[in-house]
Amino acid sequence: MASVSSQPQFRYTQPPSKVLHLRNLPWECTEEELIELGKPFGKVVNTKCNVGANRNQAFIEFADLNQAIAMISYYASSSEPAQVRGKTVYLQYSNRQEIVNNKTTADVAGNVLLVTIEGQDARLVSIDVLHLVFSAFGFVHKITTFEKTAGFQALVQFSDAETATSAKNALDGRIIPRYLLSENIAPCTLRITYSAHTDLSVKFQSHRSRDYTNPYLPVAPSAIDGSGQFSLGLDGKKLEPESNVLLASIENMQYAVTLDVLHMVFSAFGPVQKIAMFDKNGGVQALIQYPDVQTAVVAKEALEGHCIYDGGFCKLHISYSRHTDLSIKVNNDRSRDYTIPNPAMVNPQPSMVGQQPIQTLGAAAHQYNGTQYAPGLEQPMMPPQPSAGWVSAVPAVPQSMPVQMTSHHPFVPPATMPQMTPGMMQMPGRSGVPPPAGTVPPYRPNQM
DNA sequence: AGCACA
Repeated sequence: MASVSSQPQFRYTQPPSKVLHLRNLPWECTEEELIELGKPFGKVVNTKCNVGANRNQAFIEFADLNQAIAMISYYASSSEPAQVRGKTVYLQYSNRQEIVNNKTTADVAGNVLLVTIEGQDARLVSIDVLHLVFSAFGFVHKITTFEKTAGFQALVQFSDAETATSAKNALDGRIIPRYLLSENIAPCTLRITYSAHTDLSVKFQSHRSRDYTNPYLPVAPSAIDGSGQFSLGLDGKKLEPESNVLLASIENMQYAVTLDVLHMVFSAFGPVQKIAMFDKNGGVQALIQYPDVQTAVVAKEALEGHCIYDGGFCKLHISYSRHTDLSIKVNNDRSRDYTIPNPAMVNPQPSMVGQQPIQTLGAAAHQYNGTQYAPGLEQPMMPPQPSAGWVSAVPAVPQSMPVQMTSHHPFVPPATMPQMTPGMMQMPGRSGVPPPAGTVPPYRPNQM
Protein backbone atom coordinates (compact mmCIF):
# COMPACT_ATOMS: atom_id res chain seq x y z
CA MET A 1 0.00 0.00 0.00
CA ALA A 2 0.99 3.59 -0.40
CA SER A 3 3.14 4.64 2.45
CA VAL A 4 1.67 7.71 4.03
CA SER A 5 4.08 8.00 6.87
CA SER A 6 7.08 8.36 4.59
CA GLN A 7 5.70 11.69 3.42
CA PRO A 8 5.87 14.87 5.44
CA GLN A 9 2.51 15.20 7.06
CA PHE A 10 1.94 18.81 6.26
CA ARG A 11 2.59 18.78 2.57
CA TYR A 12 0.44 21.25 0.75
CA THR A 13 -1.85 18.75 -0.90
CA GLN A 14 -3.41 15.77 0.74
CA PRO A 15 -5.05 13.00 -1.18
CA PRO A 16 -8.80 13.44 -0.76
CA SER A 17 -10.56 11.46 1.91
CA LYS A 18 -14.07 11.56 3.21
CA VAL A 19 -12.42 12.07 6.58
CA LEU A 20 -11.32 15.61 7.36
CA HIS A 21 -8.73 16.50 9.94
CA LEU A 22 -9.49 19.67 11.94
CA ARG A 23 -7.06 21.56 14.13
CA ASN A 24 -7.02 24.64 16.30
CA LEU A 25 -10.40 23.77 17.69
CA PRO A 26 -11.60 25.39 20.88
CA TRP A 27 -11.10 23.45 24.07
CA GLU A 28 -13.49 20.57 24.51
CA CYS A 29 -15.23 21.08 21.22
CA THR A 30 -18.28 18.87 21.08
CA GLU A 31 -19.45 16.38 18.56
CA GLU A 32 -22.51 18.56 17.97
CA GLU A 33 -20.35 21.51 17.01
CA LEU A 34 -18.45 19.37 14.52
CA ILE A 35 -21.69 18.14 12.99
CA GLU A 36 -22.94 21.72 12.71
CA LEU A 37 -19.77 22.65 10.91
CA GLY A 38 -19.93 19.84 8.40
CA LYS A 39 -23.67 19.65 7.88
CA PRO A 40 -23.89 22.29 5.09
CA PHE A 41 -21.67 20.13 2.92
CA GLY A 42 -23.15 16.72 3.39
CA LYS A 43 -24.00 14.00 5.80
CA VAL A 44 -21.62 13.70 8.73
CA VAL A 45 -21.53 10.03 9.60
CA ASN A 46 -18.92 10.10 12.30
CA THR A 47 -16.81 12.46 14.34
CA LYS A 48 -14.04 12.29 16.83
CA CYS A 49 -13.17 15.23 19.01
CA ASN A 50 -10.60 16.07 21.65
CA VAL A 51 -7.84 14.47 19.64
CA GLY A 52 -4.15 15.06 20.15
CA ALA A 53 -2.07 16.07 23.09
CA ASN A 54 -3.87 19.39 23.37
CA ARG A 55 -7.21 17.80 22.65
CA ASN A 56 -7.89 20.53 20.15
CA GLN A 57 -8.00 18.44 17.01
CA ALA A 58 -10.85 16.48 15.55
CA PHE A 59 -12.05 14.39 12.66
CA ILE A 60 -15.20 14.61 10.61
CA GLU A 61 -16.24 11.78 8.39
CA PHE A 62 -18.72 12.38 5.59
CA ALA A 63 -20.92 9.78 4.02
CA ASP A 64 -19.47 10.59 0.64
CA LEU A 65 -16.07 11.71 -0.59
CA ASN A 66 -17.65 14.49 -2.66
CA GLN A 67 -19.08 16.03 0.48
CA ALA A 68 -15.65 16.21 2.03
CA ILE A 69 -14.29 17.71 -1.16
CA ALA A 70 -17.11 20.27 -1.12
CA MET A 71 -16.20 21.37 2.38
CA ILE A 72 -12.49 21.63 1.68
CA SER A 73 -13.15 23.46 -1.60
CA TYR A 74 -15.54 25.89 -0.01
CA TYR A 75 -13.16 26.99 2.70
CA ALA A 76 -10.20 26.99 0.33
CA SER A 77 -11.78 29.88 -1.56
CA SER A 78 -13.89 31.42 1.16
CA SER A 79 -12.95 34.73 2.67
CA GLU A 80 -14.42 33.54 5.97
CA PRO A 81 -12.47 30.72 7.55
CA ALA A 82 -14.23 27.79 9.11
CA GLN A 83 -15.00 28.67 12.71
CA VAL A 84 -16.16 27.01 15.88
CA ARG A 85 -17.21 29.38 18.65
CA GLY A 86 -15.56 32.19 16.74
CA LYS A 87 -12.23 30.38 16.62
CA THR A 88 -10.72 29.68 13.23
CA VAL A 89 -10.32 25.99 12.59
CA TYR A 90 -8.01 24.59 9.96
CA LEU A 91 -9.22 21.81 7.72
CA GLN A 92 -7.53 19.27 5.54
CA TYR A 93 -8.11 15.82 4.25
CA SER A 94 -7.16 13.25 6.80
CA ASN A 95 -4.55 10.70 5.94
CA ARG A 96 -7.04 8.07 7.05
CA GLN A 97 -10.01 6.84 5.13
CA GLU A 98 -12.33 6.36 8.05
CA ILE A 99 -12.72 7.27 11.65
CA VAL A 100 -12.24 4.43 14.02
CA ASN A 101 -13.96 5.20 17.28
CA ASN A 102 -12.17 3.12 19.77
CA LYS A 103 -14.49 3.68 22.59
CA THR A 104 -13.44 1.30 25.26
CA THR A 105 -15.86 0.08 27.83
CA ALA A 106 -14.03 2.37 30.22
CA ASP A 107 -15.41 5.33 28.26
CA VAL A 108 -18.99 4.17 27.98
CA ALA A 109 -20.92 5.47 30.92
CA GLY A 110 -22.61 2.76 32.95
CA ASN A 111 -24.06 2.25 36.38
CA VAL A 112 -21.12 0.16 37.57
CA LEU A 113 -17.74 1.67 38.30
CA LEU A 114 -14.42 -0.12 38.24
CA VAL A 115 -12.40 1.33 41.06
CA THR A 116 -8.71 0.71 41.47
CA ILE A 117 -7.37 1.54 44.88
CA GLU A 118 -3.77 2.59 44.61
CA GLY A 119 -1.27 2.91 47.39
CA GLN A 120 0.95 0.87 49.66
CA ASP A 121 -1.93 -0.13 51.86
CA ALA A 122 -4.68 -0.31 49.26
CA ARG A 123 -5.54 -3.80 50.43
CA LEU A 124 -6.31 -2.51 53.89
CA VAL A 125 -9.16 -0.37 52.64
CA SER A 126 -12.30 -2.08 53.79
CA ILE A 127 -15.39 -2.55 51.75
CA ASP A 128 -17.20 -0.46 54.36
CA VAL A 129 -14.99 2.51 53.77
CA LEU A 130 -15.55 2.17 50.04
CA HIS A 131 -19.25 1.93 50.65
CA LEU A 132 -19.22 5.08 52.71
CA VAL A 133 -17.16 6.99 50.18
CA PHE A 134 -19.40 6.06 47.27
CA SER A 135 -22.64 6.42 49.21
CA ALA A 136 -22.08 10.14 49.18
CA PHE A 137 -23.36 10.13 45.61
CA GLY A 138 -26.34 7.87 45.84
CA PHE A 139 -27.52 4.51 46.94
CA VAL A 140 -24.83 1.92 46.40
CA HIS A 141 -26.47 -1.34 45.39
CA LYS A 142 -23.54 -3.70 45.47
CA ILE A 143 -19.80 -3.78 45.85
CA THR A 144 -17.38 -6.52 44.98
CA THR A 145 -13.66 -6.38 45.59
CA PHE A 146 -10.90 -8.44 44.08
CA GLU A 147 -7.20 -8.59 43.38
CA LYS A 148 -5.97 -8.25 39.85
CA THR A 149 -2.67 -7.46 38.29
CA ALA A 150 -3.85 -3.86 38.40
CA GLY A 151 -3.91 -4.20 42.17
CA PHE A 152 -6.78 -4.03 44.59
CA GLN A 153 -9.97 -3.25 42.73
CA ALA A 154 -13.64 -2.91 43.40
CA LEU A 155 -16.78 -2.83 41.32
CA VAL A 156 -19.32 -0.41 42.70
CA GLN A 157 -22.86 -0.63 41.44
CA PHE A 158 -25.23 2.32 41.42
CA SER A 159 -28.80 2.42 40.17
CA ASP A 160 -27.96 4.41 37.10
CA ALA A 161 -25.16 5.77 35.00
CA GLU A 162 -25.86 9.35 36.07
CA THR A 163 -25.21 8.59 39.70
CA ALA A 164 -22.16 6.54 38.80
CA THR A 165 -20.90 9.38 36.68
CA SER A 166 -21.22 11.93 39.45
CA ALA A 167 -19.27 9.62 41.75
CA LYS A 168 -16.66 9.01 39.09
CA ASN A 169 -16.24 12.68 38.32
CA ALA A 170 -15.88 13.61 41.93
CA LEU A 171 -13.67 10.77 43.09
CA ASP A 172 -11.44 9.75 40.20
CA GLY A 173 -7.86 10.56 41.06
CA ARG A 174 -8.73 11.60 44.60
CA ILE A 175 -7.49 9.99 47.74
CA ILE A 176 -9.68 8.33 50.30
CA PRO A 177 -10.06 10.82 53.14
CA ARG A 178 -7.52 10.09 55.80
CA TYR A 179 -10.03 10.20 58.57
CA LEU A 180 -11.81 7.20 57.16
CA LEU A 181 -8.67 5.11 57.46
CA SER A 182 -6.50 4.10 60.36
CA GLU A 183 -3.83 6.70 60.84
CA ASN A 184 -1.05 4.30 59.95
CA ILE A 185 -2.42 3.55 56.50
CA ALA A 186 -0.64 5.18 53.60
CA PRO A 187 -2.74 7.39 51.31
CA CYS A 188 -4.93 5.50 48.88
CA THR A 189 -5.80 6.98 45.52
CA LEU A 190 -8.95 6.02 43.65
CA ARG A 191 -8.75 5.44 39.91
CA ILE A 192 -12.16 5.05 38.42
CA THR A 193 -13.44 3.93 35.05
CA TYR A 194 -16.75 2.55 33.96
CA SER A 195 -17.24 -1.15 34.03
CA ALA A 196 -19.12 -3.01 31.35
CA HIS A 197 -21.12 -4.73 34.08
CA THR A 198 -24.64 -3.62 34.77
CA ASP A 199 -25.55 -5.94 37.60
CA LEU A 200 -23.03 -7.55 39.88
CA SER A 201 -23.60 -11.01 41.19
CA VAL A 202 -23.14 -11.13 44.93
CA LYS A 203 -23.74 -14.51 46.54
CA PHE A 204 -22.84 -13.68 50.11
CA GLN A 205 -22.25 -10.71 52.34
CA SER A 206 -18.58 -10.90 53.04
CA HIS A 207 -15.46 -8.85 53.41
CA ARG A 208 -15.07 -9.07 49.67
CA SER A 209 -18.54 -8.39 48.44
CA ARG A 210 -21.77 -6.82 49.61
CA ASP A 211 -25.28 -6.54 48.32
CA TYR A 212 -26.92 -3.59 50.03
CA THR A 213 -30.21 -4.23 48.31
CA ASN A 214 -30.64 -7.55 50.02
CA PRO A 215 -30.12 -7.51 53.77
CA TYR A 216 -31.18 -11.13 53.98
CA LEU A 217 -28.43 -12.41 51.78
CA PRO A 218 -26.56 -14.97 53.86
CA VAL A 219 -23.27 -14.04 55.37
CA ALA A 220 -20.41 -15.90 53.80
CA PRO A 221 -19.88 -19.19 55.59
CA SER A 222 -16.56 -18.29 57.08
CA ALA A 223 -15.51 -21.73 58.18
CA ILE A 224 -16.69 -23.69 55.19
CA ASP A 225 -15.55 -22.24 51.99
CA GLY A 226 -14.79 -24.37 49.04
CA SER A 227 -13.60 -21.49 46.93
CA GLY A 228 -10.59 -20.74 49.04
CA GLN A 229 -11.95 -17.45 50.22
CA PHE A 230 -10.76 -15.99 53.44
CA SER A 231 -12.75 -16.06 56.57
CA LEU A 232 -10.60 -13.21 57.71
CA GLY A 233 -10.78 -9.85 56.09
CA LEU A 234 -8.01 -8.76 53.83
CA ASP A 235 -6.74 -6.72 56.70
CA GLY A 236 -6.56 -9.86 58.80
CA LYS A 237 -9.24 -8.69 61.19
CA LYS A 238 -11.79 -11.16 62.37
CA LEU A 239 -15.14 -11.12 60.77
CA GLU A 240 -17.40 -9.68 63.43
CA PRO A 241 -21.11 -9.16 63.10
CA GLU A 242 -21.59 -5.47 62.58
CA SER A 243 -24.25 -3.53 64.35
CA ASN A 244 -25.60 -0.03 64.54
CA VAL A 245 -24.95 -0.17 68.27
CA LEU A 246 -21.39 0.01 69.56
CA LEU A 247 -20.12 -1.20 72.89
CA ALA A 248 -17.39 1.08 74.13
CA SER A 249 -15.29 0.28 77.15
CA ILE A 250 -13.11 2.96 78.61
CA GLU A 251 -9.69 1.99 79.84
CA ASN A 252 -7.47 4.05 82.12
CA MET A 253 -10.27 6.38 83.03
CA GLN A 254 -8.29 9.07 84.85
CA TYR A 255 -10.90 11.69 84.07
CA ALA A 256 -14.58 11.34 84.32
CA VAL A 257 -16.10 10.46 81.01
CA THR A 258 -19.60 11.76 81.00
CA LEU A 259 -22.52 11.05 78.80
CA ASP A 260 -22.01 14.42 77.15
CA VAL A 261 -18.40 13.67 76.35
CA LEU A 262 -19.35 10.39 74.77
CA HIS A 263 -22.12 12.05 72.86
CA MET A 264 -19.74 14.62 71.48
CA VAL A 265 -17.10 12.09 70.55
CA PHE A 266 -19.46 9.68 68.85
CA SER A 267 -21.54 12.37 67.17
CA ALA A 268 -18.56 13.08 64.99
CA PHE A 269 -19.57 10.17 62.79
CA GLY A 270 -23.26 10.59 62.54
CA PRO A 271 -26.32 11.20 64.61
CA VAL A 272 -26.17 9.41 67.92
CA GLN A 273 -29.62 8.17 68.79
CA LYS A 274 -29.10 6.76 72.23
CA ILE A 275 -26.39 6.21 74.79
CA ALA A 276 -26.47 4.03 77.84
CA MET A 277 -23.58 3.93 80.29
CA PHE A 278 -23.03 1.29 82.91
CA ASP A 279 -20.35 -0.20 85.10
CA LYS A 280 -18.89 -3.51 84.21
CA ASN A 281 -15.84 -5.38 85.48
CA GLY A 282 -14.80 -2.42 87.53
CA GLY A 283 -14.78 -0.14 84.51
CA VAL A 284 -17.20 1.97 82.62
CA GLN A 285 -18.84 0.82 79.45
CA ALA A 286 -21.31 2.47 77.16
CA LEU A 287 -23.65 1.43 74.41
CA ILE A 288 -23.90 3.95 71.61
CA GLN A 289 -26.68 3.65 69.08
CA TYR A 290 -26.52 5.02 65.54
CA PRO A 291 -29.34 4.87 63.03
CA ASP A 292 -27.40 2.56 60.78
CA VAL A 293 -24.61 0.05 60.71
CA GLN A 294 -22.44 2.00 58.29
CA THR A 295 -22.08 4.93 60.63
CA ALA A 296 -21.25 2.62 63.49
CA VAL A 297 -18.64 0.88 61.37
CA VAL A 298 -16.90 4.13 60.58
CA ALA A 299 -17.07 5.33 64.15
CA LYS A 300 -15.65 2.07 65.39
CA GLU A 301 -12.82 2.05 62.90
CA ALA A 302 -11.96 5.65 63.63
CA LEU A 303 -12.15 5.52 67.40
CA GLU A 304 -10.94 2.07 68.30
CA GLY A 305 -7.86 2.35 70.45
CA HIS A 306 -7.93 6.12 70.59
CA CYS A 307 -7.87 8.09 73.79
CA ILE A 308 -10.41 10.70 74.65
CA TYR A 309 -7.80 12.68 76.49
CA ASP A 310 -4.15 13.26 75.83
CA GLY A 311 -1.69 11.19 77.74
CA GLY A 312 -3.26 7.84 77.16
CA PHE A 313 -6.21 8.58 79.38
CA CYS A 314 -9.62 7.17 78.74
CA LYS A 315 -8.68 4.83 75.94
CA LEU A 316 -11.61 3.53 73.98
CA HIS A 317 -12.11 -0.10 73.08
CA ILE A 318 -15.00 -0.60 70.78
CA SER A 319 -16.86 -3.63 69.61
CA TYR A 320 -20.22 -4.23 68.05
CA SER A 321 -23.10 -4.79 70.36
CA ARG A 322 -25.74 -7.37 69.68
CA HIS A 323 -28.35 -4.75 70.40
CA THR A 324 -30.00 -2.95 67.56
CA ASP A 325 -32.28 -0.67 69.51
CA LEU A 326 -31.56 0.38 73.05
CA SER A 327 -34.42 0.77 75.41
CA ILE A 328 -33.80 3.97 77.34
CA LYS A 329 -36.17 4.06 80.26
CA VAL A 330 -35.06 7.35 81.69
CA ASN A 331 -32.95 10.27 80.59
CA ASN A 332 -30.33 10.90 83.24
CA ASP A 333 -26.57 11.27 83.54
CA ARG A 334 -26.00 7.68 82.46
CA SER A 335 -28.48 7.15 79.70
CA ARG A 336 -30.17 9.29 77.15
CA ASP A 337 -32.43 8.99 74.17
CA TYR A 338 -31.49 11.82 71.84
CA THR A 339 -34.34 11.03 69.51
CA ILE A 340 -36.76 12.43 72.05
CA PRO A 341 -37.03 16.11 71.22
CA ASN A 342 -37.76 17.20 74.76
CA PRO A 343 -35.18 15.87 77.20
CA ALA A 344 -37.55 16.45 80.06
CA MET A 345 -39.87 13.91 78.59
CA VAL A 346 -38.71 10.85 80.31
CA ASN A 347 -40.69 7.89 79.28
CA PRO A 348 -41.82 8.16 75.69
CA GLN A 349 -44.94 6.65 74.24
CA PRO A 350 -44.72 2.93 74.62
CA SER A 351 -45.21 2.59 70.88
CA MET A 352 -41.95 4.40 70.33
CA VAL A 353 -39.98 1.92 72.32
CA GLY A 354 -38.70 -1.24 70.86
CA GLN A 355 -39.34 -0.25 67.29
CA GLN A 356 -37.02 -0.75 64.43
CA PRO A 357 -34.14 1.66 64.51
CA ILE A 358 -35.51 4.84 63.07
CA GLN A 359 -34.57 5.32 59.48
CA THR A 360 -34.00 8.99 59.30
CA LEU A 361 -33.82 10.52 55.92
CA GLY A 362 -33.00 14.11 55.22
CA ALA A 363 -32.98 15.10 58.82
CA ALA A 364 -30.16 12.85 59.73
CA ALA A 365 -28.08 13.97 56.82
CA HIS A 366 -28.21 17.58 57.90
CA GLN A 367 -27.80 16.73 61.47
CA TYR A 368 -24.60 14.95 60.65
CA ASN A 369 -21.84 17.32 61.52
CA GLY A 370 -19.18 14.78 62.10
CA THR A 371 -16.48 16.79 60.47
CA GLN A 372 -16.04 18.82 63.56
CA TYR A 373 -14.36 15.94 65.25
CA ALA A 374 -12.27 14.82 62.36
CA PRO A 375 -9.16 16.88 63.11
CA GLY A 376 -8.90 15.13 66.41
CA LEU A 377 -8.73 11.86 64.58
CA GLU A 378 -5.79 12.79 62.48
CA GLN A 379 -4.05 13.73 65.67
CA PRO A 380 -5.70 11.21 67.89
CA MET A 381 -4.84 12.91 71.11
CA MET A 382 -7.51 15.11 72.49
CA PRO A 383 -6.79 18.34 74.32
CA PRO A 384 -5.76 17.47 77.84
CA GLN A 385 -8.76 19.05 79.38
CA PRO A 386 -10.73 17.52 82.13
CA SER A 387 -14.18 16.58 81.17
CA ALA A 388 -15.72 19.61 82.83
CA GLY A 389 -14.56 21.73 79.93
CA TRP A 390 -16.27 19.45 77.54
CA VAL A 391 -19.46 19.28 79.43
CA SER A 392 -19.88 22.99 79.47
CA ALA A 393 -19.24 23.09 75.76
CA VAL A 394 -22.03 20.68 75.11
CA PRO A 395 -25.51 22.02 75.38
CA ALA A 396 -27.81 19.99 77.52
CA VAL A 397 -29.96 19.48 74.48
CA PRO A 398 -27.83 18.15 71.70
CA GLN A 399 -27.51 20.16 68.54
CA SER A 400 -29.51 17.63 66.65
CA MET A 401 -32.86 18.61 65.38
CA PRO A 402 -35.69 16.38 66.37
CA VAL A 403 -35.34 13.21 64.49
CA GLN A 404 -38.13 12.20 62.26
CA MET A 405 -40.10 9.71 64.22
CA THR A 406 -41.85 8.12 61.32
CA SER A 407 -41.01 4.51 61.09
CA HIS A 408 -40.01 3.77 57.55
CA HIS A 409 -40.13 0.54 55.79
CA PRO A 410 -37.64 -1.57 57.64
CA PHE A 411 -36.09 -2.94 54.51
CA VAL A 412 -35.10 0.40 53.12
CA PRO A 413 -31.36 0.09 52.94
CA PRO A 414 -29.85 2.55 55.36
CA ALA A 415 -27.52 3.73 52.67
CA THR A 416 -30.35 5.48 50.89
CA MET A 417 -29.68 8.35 53.14
CA PRO A 418 -26.59 10.26 52.31
CA GLN A 419 -23.90 9.24 54.70
CA MET A 420 -21.62 11.92 53.55
CA THR A 421 -21.61 14.49 50.84
CA PRO A 422 -18.77 15.26 48.53
CA GLY A 423 -18.38 18.50 50.37
CA MET A 424 -17.51 16.64 53.49
CA MET A 425 -14.96 14.69 51.64
CA GLN A 426 -13.51 17.91 50.47
CA MET A 427 -12.88 19.45 53.79
CA PRO A 428 -12.89 16.74 56.38
CA GLY A 429 -11.35 18.93 58.98
CA ARG A 430 -13.83 21.73 58.77
CA SER A 431 -16.92 22.07 60.78
CA GLY A 432 -20.30 22.95 59.52
CA VAL A 433 -23.14 21.39 57.78
CA PRO A 434 -22.15 20.12 54.39
CA PRO A 435 -23.67 21.80 51.40
CA PRO A 436 -26.07 19.70 49.41
CA ALA A 437 -24.48 17.39 46.94
CA GLY A 438 -24.08 18.89 43.53
CA THR A 439 -23.45 22.43 44.66
CA VAL A 440 -19.99 21.72 45.91
CA PRO A 441 -16.92 22.03 43.76
CA PRO A 442 -14.90 18.92 43.23
CA TYR A 443 -12.64 18.52 46.17
CA ARG A 444 -8.98 19.04 45.88
CA PRO A 445 -6.84 16.04 45.16
CA ASN A 446 -4.23 14.69 47.48
CA GLN A 447 -5.02 16.86 50.38
CA MET A 448 -6.21 15.69 53.72
C1' DA B 1 -1.91 24.66 13.70
C1' DG B 2 -0.16 19.37 11.60
C1' DC B 3 -3.50 12.77 12.28
C1' DA B 4 -6.61 9.43 17.19
C1' DC B 5 -5.24 4.73 20.29
C1' DA B 6 -6.60 -0.25 22.08
